Amino acid sequence: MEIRWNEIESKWRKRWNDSKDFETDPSEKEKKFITVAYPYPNSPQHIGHGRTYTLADVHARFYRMKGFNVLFPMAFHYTGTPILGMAKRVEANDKEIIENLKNLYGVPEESIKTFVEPVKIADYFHKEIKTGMIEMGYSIDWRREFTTIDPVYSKFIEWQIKTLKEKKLIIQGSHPVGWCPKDLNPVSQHDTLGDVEPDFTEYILIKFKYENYIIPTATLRPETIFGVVNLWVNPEIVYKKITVDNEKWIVSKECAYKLEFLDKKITYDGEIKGRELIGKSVNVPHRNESIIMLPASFVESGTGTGMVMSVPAHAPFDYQALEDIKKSKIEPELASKVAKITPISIIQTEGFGDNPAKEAVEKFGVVNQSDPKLEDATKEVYGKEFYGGKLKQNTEQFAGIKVAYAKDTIKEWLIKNKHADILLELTNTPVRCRCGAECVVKVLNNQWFLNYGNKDWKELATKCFDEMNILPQEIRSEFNYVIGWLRERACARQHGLGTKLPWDKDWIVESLSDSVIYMAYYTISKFVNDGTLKAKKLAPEFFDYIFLGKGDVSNVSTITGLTSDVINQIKKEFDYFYPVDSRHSGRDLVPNHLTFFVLNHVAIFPENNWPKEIVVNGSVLMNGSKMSKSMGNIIPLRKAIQDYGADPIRLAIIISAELLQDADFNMESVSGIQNKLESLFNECSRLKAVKIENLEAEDKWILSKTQSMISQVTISIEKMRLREALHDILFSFESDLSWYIKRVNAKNRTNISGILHQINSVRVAMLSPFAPHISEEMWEKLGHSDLASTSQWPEYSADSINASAIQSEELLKLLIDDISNILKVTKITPKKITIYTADSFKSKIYHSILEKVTSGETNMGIVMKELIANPETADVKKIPDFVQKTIKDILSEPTEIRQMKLESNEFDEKKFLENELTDIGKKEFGVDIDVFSESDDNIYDPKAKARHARPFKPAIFIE
RNA sequence: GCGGGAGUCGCCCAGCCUGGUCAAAGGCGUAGGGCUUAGGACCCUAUCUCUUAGGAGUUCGUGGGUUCAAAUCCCACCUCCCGCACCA
Repeated sequence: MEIRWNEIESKWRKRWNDSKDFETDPSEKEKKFITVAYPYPNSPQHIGHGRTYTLADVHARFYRMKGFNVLFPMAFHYTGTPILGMAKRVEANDKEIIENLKNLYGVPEESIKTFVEPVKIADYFHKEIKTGMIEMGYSIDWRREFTTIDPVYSKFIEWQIKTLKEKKLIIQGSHPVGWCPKDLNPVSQHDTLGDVEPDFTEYILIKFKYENYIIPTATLRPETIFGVVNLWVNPEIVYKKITVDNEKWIVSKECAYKLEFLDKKITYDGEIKGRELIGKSVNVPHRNESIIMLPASFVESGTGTGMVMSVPAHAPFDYQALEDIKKSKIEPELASKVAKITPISIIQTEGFGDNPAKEAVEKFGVVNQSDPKLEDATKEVYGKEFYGGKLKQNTEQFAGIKVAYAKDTIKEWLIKNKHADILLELTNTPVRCRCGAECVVKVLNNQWFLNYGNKDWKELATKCFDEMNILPQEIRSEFNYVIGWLRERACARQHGLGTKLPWDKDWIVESLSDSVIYMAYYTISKFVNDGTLKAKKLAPEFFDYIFLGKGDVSNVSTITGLTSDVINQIKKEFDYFYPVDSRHSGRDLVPNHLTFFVLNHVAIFPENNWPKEIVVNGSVLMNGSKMSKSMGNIIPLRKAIQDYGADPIRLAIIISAELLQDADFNMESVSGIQNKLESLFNECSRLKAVKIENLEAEDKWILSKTQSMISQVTISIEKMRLREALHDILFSFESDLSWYIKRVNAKNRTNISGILHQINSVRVAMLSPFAPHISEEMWEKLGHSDLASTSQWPEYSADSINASAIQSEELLKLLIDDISNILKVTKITPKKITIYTADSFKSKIYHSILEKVTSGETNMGIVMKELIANPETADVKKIPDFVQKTIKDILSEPTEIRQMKLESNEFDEKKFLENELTDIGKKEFGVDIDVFSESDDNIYDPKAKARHARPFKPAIFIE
């Protein structure tokens, strides 16, 4: 029967909704508080977003069935800048974004018109995403939903940020950002044309003295100051004379402009032509030597200061320019000065001689200073010298230091001695703001930071991480690493939606800082949504009392106008649900959100309310490649649900990869899942809860196998190894089941409906967290009157494992395999098959060997000696071959089976095979099978095969 | 550079944590068969090499090591992927 996924899904969603199954309030039961990072609503959800939420939902549903009172809430993160950029683009009638909204996201035209207002974008996608989550069957308590611009939430954030400030964890300082000089705003990727992230580097400005001016040159290699032999000036450039914080500088026009944004006072005093500087001398800082300024065409006014210091021994550009000038026609006086210039080698690098620049220029076959190959030559020299070079004797106190290490030391030293300054510059120019203006680097000197560099704070966070469960384990070291390098982080910005800093209303709390302890807010949002809590009178004292137990009710009651009862009810809600038992998120949030989540918790909350667990998952690929707008391979989640059904999508996402791996999603796997579910569904429709009586061997076996499955699946889910769990339920178990059916069919049994009903009830119950809708439908077909999602998780009972049933069934399977094997190799068509089981003496020895092997003794010689030493088994010396093979047999079995055999009593192979082999043997091979023990008197053994019999490995004779 | 992850039988991908069930699951592909008017879908069988008795040989990036035993543990190396911030 074809399944109508959407119909079934809405049927059960309505049922869950009507019975308010997922609305969770404090109760007597033990709680689990499971949360996922809330979405930023600037686009519809796609399959990729679905992964994290689906994993968390399975987690929540599993614990609900395990008997916990599970709270699984959701909210929407409106705070942030991307929607601002979008609104701007919509307002500017940007064709690209409007096309995308219309075609890719399916937003109706009327809605797009409203998108000039950022909140409208968030509102629209909020609704869209929420609907998708409902359609996916997520078991969310929607009564607690909120957005991060709700007034009460703002009060909450104000309290959070104020609390952090009081603990002196928020500091003020300066910080460089990408900046639009027209909008007077910081710019990030979302604010630029072409979505480029402004990328900048820090140049060191070396200050050369020229008369009463300073000529700064920009370099990334301050150590080369010891190797400077001249300066390069472009004769075509007209330079600016400017005053920079009371010093007189000569720099290019572009450089002067950049300096204006770098927290310096600039005034313009005049101009000077590059040409006029040629041949003049400057003084090298610290070295106090006089060097000459020479013309070079490779010097650009837009890079650095428009002046370059020349280190011809280590910089291919400088070396080549010097060669060029030697060949060109210049005044004789200048030429004689040029002739005297010799490169100064200051770095020793393995593989290079005294002039690495020269070597590289020659190696790459550079023609002149405008040759693009110079870039490659430079890269090679810089790379090798930086990581492999050491400073030579002529670098004074820095001699012997590795370049990579010396760089920062020398920079500090130069700046300290006022020989140098800093220039920040964009590296991926031009970066244009969406308003069209070209962006610059600006140093903000009144920026607010969360001081994540604070040692005590890091220590607390480390403690929390150490005590916390992190799934999967592999990711733990990454957290430790992040904690290690974390420094101050800007926690406020000047535009976007969000909460204003309570003490500095120019700033808005940055979106990665207002989303770190909001899980606590879920415990009070219920009271906001039912009208109990209003923003107006909510003071920090209220939050102090609810979250930290500080102050007293009557005082809070006076301040807020709420009754003590209400306040205490809210407090009870928080005390019951906190701490967070599990926090789910994608791995991209490890170096930021998840780490901040822990840092902020340990800063604000007492240890008993620190989070207990973090679960991290990888991303989703589409047919092996990254999902991206340009590839056109983004599948909107809601569309996928419509086309394939929520459950197949959920399963396809989960089955495609283990937690941390990237999940490769493809439509073939979805239809594979659909087929699988369909056949399981059809099977469930046929089965009735018939009374089970007189268990036969295979019944005991399959019921035991079912128990093992329960145990394995439960353990897997507890470790969030959902792929494994699902695979066990859906696929691995299938091979057991098909063996069972084979056995049953061979016997022509018709009385197994009850057993299959029992087994499939277990399977469906365990499937229910993964595929909640179709499981309910199957559950109903199986005749259960309750809901699968609120039923009890199947309980593993060791008692129901029948060890001898497992052993004997294994024996039977192996025997059938062996017979097939022989038939395959010999290509005989069998007329008669005879089986010989081992006699009791061999069983006794088998057991002794089993004991020895289990206790770790696998050496044939020693085992043999011990056996001979025991009079009961001394006769073994007649069949040494048997011992050898038995050890091998045992070693080729799983340890559980060995254990099982060791613990169980001997079982009568002959009797079992006589009963069970005949039917299946006849069915498989079409002939009768006789069974003897090798010690039987009336044995039929024309080819003397019987003596090869071993326990669990009967001898076979085929004619 | 720093940090993390990966390399498995034509392809994708499990197994590795906890060594022996491993010539190694599953899917795709391929070959044969069934079903069908045919195609598709579906089902069965085979798919490292050799083998006329249930066996043997060579495999899990490369090279070493530990062990009775290594895809699995340890060391070194090679290759590939990801993150490195004020952005959600």
